[in-house]
Amino acid sequence: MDLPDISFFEFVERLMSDEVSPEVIASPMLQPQFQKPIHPIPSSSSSSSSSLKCMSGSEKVKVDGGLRIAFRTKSKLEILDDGYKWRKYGKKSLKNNPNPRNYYHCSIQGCHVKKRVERDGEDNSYVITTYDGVHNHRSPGVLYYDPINTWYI
DNA sequence: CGGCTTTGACCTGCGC
DNA sequence: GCGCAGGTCAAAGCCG
Repeated sequence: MDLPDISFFEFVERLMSDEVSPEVIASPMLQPQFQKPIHPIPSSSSSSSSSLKCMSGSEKVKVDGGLRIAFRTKSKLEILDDGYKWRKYGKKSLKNNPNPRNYYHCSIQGCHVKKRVERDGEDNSYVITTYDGVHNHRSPGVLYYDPINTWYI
């Protein structure tokens, strides 16, 4: 899988496509240049929060028959535009993160993909994006993602 | 006027 | 059973 110079939405679409298994997505083999230290899960939270578990590199991201993809991007912008149209439906402060988490779902009729966006509580320069589900339509967007500062979590 | 964001309330799952 | 934390709903208001 070649990475550089693809748009952000293409990056997301590839991750969600059937040609890439959840195990591959979770594996650092996918993109050797992303083998930086994976951001550690705060051990204090120890817990059991399923959302944290699913973000760990060792966790498979296939959930409930759907696909969950999480990655971390260095960005000053809260919203990483992936070309899809999202409608915000909630905002929540989390226990282990001073920054709120925002909830979106795809605003295309009949598409029930959800997305969560939050700033990394331990390093505010990063944004954690989690997609739940697979779009049943194409994205019209053409935007860029930064292969240097994005990696899987 | 329609679609979106905001916001507090409500719901639910889980651990104790 | 209770309380907490995370997830969702829906009413109100904003904006193009």
